[in-house]
Amino acid sequence: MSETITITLPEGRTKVCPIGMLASEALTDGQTPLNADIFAAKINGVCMDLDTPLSHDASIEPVRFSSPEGKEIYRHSSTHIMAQAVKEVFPSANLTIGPPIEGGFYYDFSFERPFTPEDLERIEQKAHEIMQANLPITRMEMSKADAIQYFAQKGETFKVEIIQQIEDQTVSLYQQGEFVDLCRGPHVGSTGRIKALKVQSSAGAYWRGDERNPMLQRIYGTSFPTESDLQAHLARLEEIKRRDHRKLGKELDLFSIQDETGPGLILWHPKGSLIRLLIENFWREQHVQQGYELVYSPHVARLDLWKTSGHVEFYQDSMFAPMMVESSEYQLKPMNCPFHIMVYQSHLRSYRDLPIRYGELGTVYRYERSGVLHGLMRVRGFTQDDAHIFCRPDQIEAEVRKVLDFTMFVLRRFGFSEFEVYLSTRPEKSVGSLEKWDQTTSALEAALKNGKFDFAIDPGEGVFYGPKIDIKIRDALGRAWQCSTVQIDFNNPERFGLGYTGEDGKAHQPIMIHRALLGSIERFFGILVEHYGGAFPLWLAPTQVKVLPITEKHLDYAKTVADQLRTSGYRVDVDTRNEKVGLKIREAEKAKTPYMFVVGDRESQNQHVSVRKRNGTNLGSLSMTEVLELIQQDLVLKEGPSTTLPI
RNA sequence: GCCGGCGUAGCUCAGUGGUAGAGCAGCUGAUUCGUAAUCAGCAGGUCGGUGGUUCAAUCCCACUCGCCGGCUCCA
Repeated sequence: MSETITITLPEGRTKVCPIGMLASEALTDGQTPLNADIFAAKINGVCMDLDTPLSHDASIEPVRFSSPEGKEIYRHSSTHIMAQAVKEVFPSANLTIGPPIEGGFYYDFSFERPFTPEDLERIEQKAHEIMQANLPITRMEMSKADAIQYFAQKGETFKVEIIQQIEDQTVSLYQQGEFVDLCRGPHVGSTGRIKALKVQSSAGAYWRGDERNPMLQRIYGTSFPTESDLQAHLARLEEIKRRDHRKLGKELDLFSIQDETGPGLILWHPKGSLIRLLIENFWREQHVQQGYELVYSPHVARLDLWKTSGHVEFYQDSMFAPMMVESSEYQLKPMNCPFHIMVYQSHLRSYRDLPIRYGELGTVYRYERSGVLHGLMRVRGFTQDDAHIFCRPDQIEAEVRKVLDFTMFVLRRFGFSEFEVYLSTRPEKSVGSLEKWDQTTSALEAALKNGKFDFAIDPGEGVFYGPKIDIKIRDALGRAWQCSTVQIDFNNPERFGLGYTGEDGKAHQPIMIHRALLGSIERFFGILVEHYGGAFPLWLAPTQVKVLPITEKHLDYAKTVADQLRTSGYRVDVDTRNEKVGLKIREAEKAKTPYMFVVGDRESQNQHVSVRKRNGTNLGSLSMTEVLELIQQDLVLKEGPSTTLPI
């Protein structure tokens, strides 16, 4: 073995180093200090500590905060600092696990009582002291047996349990000051490398997420390389709070959920209903154009229907209890699919009829445990923008492709432009032959590839009855929401004995594709409210224009203006109150009305309106012709590349 | 469902073991006004519900309903 090794750096540069050189040294030219933004080294593709000695030829690249791995390492070290702080402030707290998560980290402790806000302040202060002390963070390895003994003697029983489940015979520990934690690593070099850390909140959480296990006390926190990054992050959290659809729903009078009605059940107020109507009209119109046939189905049906579909067997926990009607049992519907299947079955079908696409805005009811309900996002009664496509196996790819293009078109119309696409493959528990799984999964994959979709594979995340494609959208605040789903189902056609007559005159079984574009109308509406912060685009705004007369003597002219706008198809209100225009503007702004037309002496004389937009810009005085053209242009939606779809 | 927090006027929120206040909204009147709040007056509440402790409960206790933050699950 030679005394030197060859290190390959990111740009393909190589350098010859002595054996044992540290990763951090290899990443610098040996003189300038290591870049402050580098927190670990990726050696042959694996993230390692910066003080890892290099013993073989290797490729090496720096890991920065800007990368997902960098954030994970940075936050993982942060959570260790927080854990150390907790142990110093509350020595009787026991360690369990503390991973980085999106946007921060948490650490779960076993402790005799919940942490109070005052506790969290003390913990944060202690964490800051630990950061300032800049303690070196060092890695050591121990045999499993030694590690078990070590943590057992410290009374850290949860750590012992974790170690016992590790398969390797050696485990790694990380130490900073007096604090030692079991950890795979890697970590930043010292506690001082964490510059800005905030302890955010605490909540109960079960050991290993199982409610039969003891309740632990979880503390959430976050950290950033600079104080200003942290402040920006906290400002974003404030913005998320400001845009909360529950808050805006109340302020803008869109919907309510009332005690008397029942939790998880939505009352749509007139303004929210109008927006919903506009969404649904658009949806129906587009579906008809895309070759869907729209159907309606009842809200209850014989329980037997759901025995056939398998819902009683697999889904009962999420269903409302059945009710007895004239000595037979009926069930409030948790899904629309059996109904669409019954429509399919109402005739004999030929291969020539396929594909058949049934769409429905079908309201379903599901029992959700009280603790999980959340505004419009998680409710007990919601409307799926559901459709079921019955097709021949050879039509799957084309149908799925059509659905994907359609989905993109619809989501873009609602102002979303960033998407993440996932293909989920066969889970462990599944029905149907491997052949069917392979065939349909590759059809989905082909549809994605031919459509030039960037996608990731989620292995084993498919539904038990078939593979699926999920699409997540990113909203204006960068949050990902899963709305759209396309699922292949060969189970229900089997259960219901669906068939069609093939070219060969023989009976064949169709494949079903379940698909939803928006998911749930309620949830999608909630996402839209937050995405737009309540400031809906012109085509969705409940009131598009508010005409604001300056005094009562301009009322007649204001009404003439409003009539002209209404004739052109706009939703207009006149603020007829005897109030100052400043007040009227303020309230129209708060209601997030897209356009305010101020009319006074000057406007009524020359048949103009003075145009103000809700963002505060004043477009000055315009004639009615000019203003109608202006808002007409605003109605033409900002869309992505595909504005029209082939039918 | 579980852990923690919360529930006072339509809304946002003060407050106390001796049955309650503010601002906004509402109503009435005055003001006739030029791009984010004109002024004055009036009215408004079995303090989430039930039970208990107490001479006395909105306040303390128990139960219950709901909401919020999590856990879990999902659209």
